[in-house]
Amino acid sequence: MSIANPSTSEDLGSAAQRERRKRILDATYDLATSGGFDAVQMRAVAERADVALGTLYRYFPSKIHLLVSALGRQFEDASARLNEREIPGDTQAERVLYVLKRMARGMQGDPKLTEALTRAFMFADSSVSNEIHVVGMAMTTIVTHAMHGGTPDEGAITEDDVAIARVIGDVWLSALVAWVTGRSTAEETAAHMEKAVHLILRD
Amino acid sequence: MSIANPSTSEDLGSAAQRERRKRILDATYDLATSGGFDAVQMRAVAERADVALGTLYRYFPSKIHLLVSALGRQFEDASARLNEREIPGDTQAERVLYVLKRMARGMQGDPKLTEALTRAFMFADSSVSNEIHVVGMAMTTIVTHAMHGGTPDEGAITEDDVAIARVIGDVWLSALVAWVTGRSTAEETAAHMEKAVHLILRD
DNA sequence: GCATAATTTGGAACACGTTCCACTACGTTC
DNA sequence: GAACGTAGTGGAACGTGTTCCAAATTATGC
Repeated sequence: MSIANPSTSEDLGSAAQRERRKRILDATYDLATSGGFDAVQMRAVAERADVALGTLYRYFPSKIHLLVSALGRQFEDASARLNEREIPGDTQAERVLYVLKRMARGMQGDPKLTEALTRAFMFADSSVSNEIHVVGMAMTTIVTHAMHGGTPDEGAITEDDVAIARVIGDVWLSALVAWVTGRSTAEETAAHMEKAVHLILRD
Repeated sequence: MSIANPSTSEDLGSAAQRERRKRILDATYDLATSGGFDAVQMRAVAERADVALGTLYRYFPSKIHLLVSALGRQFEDASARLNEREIPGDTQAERVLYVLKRMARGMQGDPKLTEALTRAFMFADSSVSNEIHVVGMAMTTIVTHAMHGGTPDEGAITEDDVAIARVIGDVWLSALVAWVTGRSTAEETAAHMEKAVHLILRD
């Protein structure tokens, strides 16, 4: 068995396997974008990725793993894009809100996709902890990076910074869930985040 | 149709109906307590509550509604119990942490039950918003009550108080999800909450 | 190139949430 | 107490996540 757990392993296997994995994630993405969580049906993903159902399950042991992996890829992309530039804003709160709003805008542009990924994230159990960890790290990195102004070495990141970033991440996640599940509007979510960030980061 | 939506309506119908509803929620409770989310199977709930499957669905239109209703009952009980007494602690942070720890202890004593209810809460969509609202209100009330020291009229509750309580509720929910899904231990959760509350409530 | 192992395939089968339906029991109205 | 409408019953059936398996295909070591 050369690939014990293709979804998280560093060793991504042969080119054909990497290609299959990408096709699967792309299919997941497409289906989630057009129809949300319910539209990501394992048979549909397999068919669109041109892969047998059994193969799909060999690469991703459950629908949740699949979606959380897709979420991880998206977050890592976003994190990479945000972290290579300076963040505008004079205070920590302003900068953090800047990146949060930016991410929110991106997510609101793809509500179905966001719904699918968020649902999966919230439903994941410990068997998905590796994939979850990727998302959590990306989130924390984004926030601490913004706190520090976007310049790579403008002061080391302290434990306190990380704690703060995690709290903000928590609020953000709860707000996201409320929005995704239709319990609050985009405006309410934005206002709530603004309030929370100012509460936590009183520069 | 005398009961349009028995799970949220004020009018709870005849005594027999109230009795059935209680039996269903009790069965849900028992199954969730012993086996968590997965053990709450609609056929099993129906059988244990001595009710036909169709009847179960008439009272609660989905498994999620059922579990969130159960969560609502639990939260309202907890809220009522907490709100009729004074909360010890000299600062807002201390008092809030007191109630949070108290609730955490209760939940950790019934991990499977907590897992089932939290999962359902996180998975609920807008069709469950009534039931969700009950839980959210109870949570906010518990926190604002603690902030104000537990004496009923020791200062009115301001909008700001509610905003703070909601933020704390958000962090608490995220922490709960992380704990429930086995991604963090009870100790980590407690430490994180402590940090967050002190960050938000610097008396 | 062959033998062997690993992977993929196609599809059947199972579990559980949900829907549906024909039938029965109950309670309300006159 | 007869007729009617509402609620409850028992159970079949469907959809989708998941598991399983035998056969076909591909990769690997010699």
